[in-house]
Amino acid sequence: MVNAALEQRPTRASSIYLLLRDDILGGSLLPGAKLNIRDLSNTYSSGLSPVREALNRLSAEGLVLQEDNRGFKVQPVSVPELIDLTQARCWVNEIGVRESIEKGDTEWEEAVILSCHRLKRIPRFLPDDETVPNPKWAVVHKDFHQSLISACGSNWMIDTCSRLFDAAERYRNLARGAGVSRSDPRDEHQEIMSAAVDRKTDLVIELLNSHFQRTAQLVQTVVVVGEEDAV
Amino acid sequence: MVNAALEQRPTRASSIYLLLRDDILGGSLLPGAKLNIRDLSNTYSSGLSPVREALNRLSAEGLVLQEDNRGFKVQPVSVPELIDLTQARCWVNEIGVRESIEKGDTEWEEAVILSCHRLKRIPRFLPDDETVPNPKWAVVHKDFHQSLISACGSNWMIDTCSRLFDAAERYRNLARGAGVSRSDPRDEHQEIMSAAVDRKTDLVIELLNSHFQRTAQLVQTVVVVGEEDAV
DNA sequence: CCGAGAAAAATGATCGATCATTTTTCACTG
DNA sequence: CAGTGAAAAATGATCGATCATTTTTCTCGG
Repeated sequence: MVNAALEQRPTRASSIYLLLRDDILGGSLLPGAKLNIRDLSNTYSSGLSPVREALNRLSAEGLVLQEDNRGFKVQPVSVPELIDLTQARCWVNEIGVRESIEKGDTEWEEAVILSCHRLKRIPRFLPDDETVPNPKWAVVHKDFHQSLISACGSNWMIDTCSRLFDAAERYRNLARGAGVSRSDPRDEHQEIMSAAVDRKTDLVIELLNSHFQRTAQLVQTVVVVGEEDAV
Repeated sequence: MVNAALEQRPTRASSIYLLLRDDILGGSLLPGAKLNIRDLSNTYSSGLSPVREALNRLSAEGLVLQEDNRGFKVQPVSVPELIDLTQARCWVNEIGVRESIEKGDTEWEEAVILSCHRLKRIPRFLPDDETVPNPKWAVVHKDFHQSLISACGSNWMIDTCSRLFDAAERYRNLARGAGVSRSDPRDEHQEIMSAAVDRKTDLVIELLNSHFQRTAQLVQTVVVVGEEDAV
């Protein structure tokens, strides 16, 4: 018998990669924090190799900083980098959105509406503890933003936006960890969605840019914390 | 005494990473080729770990494809992906150039002129063997293209362009390996440079886009070869 | 007490052995 | 002879020991 969708049991390295990634993006591993390999392999009760492999992937991705013979640390953050990143997001998403609106068919429209709906519905925080953010929210949030550019016609473009989104996600989570968060991004998402399906290109871009900029503004007020920790 | 610029001896993993990367980008490792870890560690006379670490970095970068429990292979290529990639390059470079021209000062202009000059001067192939491309050329070529966007004001943007450039570089080298190469990109670079320092924004973008598209066109004619090998 | 330099400790990098999974081989059945 | 499934081989993943480098601690002369 042929096993059509051969189940791929992930390797230890891959599992650890995902866990570490979550911890970095989620902000529980602070910028600049030393990533001691023996400690980590202890935490995940594995050998050294899988941890190293995971760290190598993360360093290629830019989430972890690697210095030969000096190991790994969580990539530091800074206000200039946040500004830099936000600028890049505005620019790249602008093209993605512009092209998507031009090329997007009904299916695209529906995907945007659907992901926006899900985002509106999903609770921002866990039902039992109002201070812990709902991890599913992050997924749905990203889905929405990615849906906007999904019809642009280039996967390289989509990957690029994804990468930028993740980097920004880390800043957002750091800010939240320091007690700063948006008033209600829900309405903004709604507005963006409406403008997108109405094909009001310039409006979408304007809304999206200020959406990005406003987040960056908020985050800036607290990133200093991360920098202090980044010894 | 304080050692100001503490010389960092690269680890084996880092060296192997660079070598593998060159072989993939340079086209000596064909798309889809199996990357056997024992063989590689033999080739580089090292243990298994450094090779694995190098491969993990390359897989995070997208140059190598990793499947859990099935090892690594060189990332396959395809005509659709080349088109996709070229599109992304046109879009992203357009913004980079536009912003650079707007913000670039004299220093930027000089950097563009300088790198273009170097590109004009450096021999395309090795002096002793006219069929072997000069590895320095690739460096200088990339420098030129990166210089065009270097004043855009966002390192994330510059990194993105760099990533896209490298991906395209692999396609170029594969085409060359199959005997296809540009008539004379030298003149095109010259034209682009002139237009850039003259701040003829729209012209630069037009030239750059057709520069990218023309290369992609050529490459397409032979990429099929790579796909056949990618078994 | 300060700082230079040696010794010790900690940590990172590498190795080869071993375990797990996948792929290939091959004998057998129908 | 094709197809099945068990064994064998090949290959990938992981482990812990060991080696190399960096960081910390300690000692001592000034």
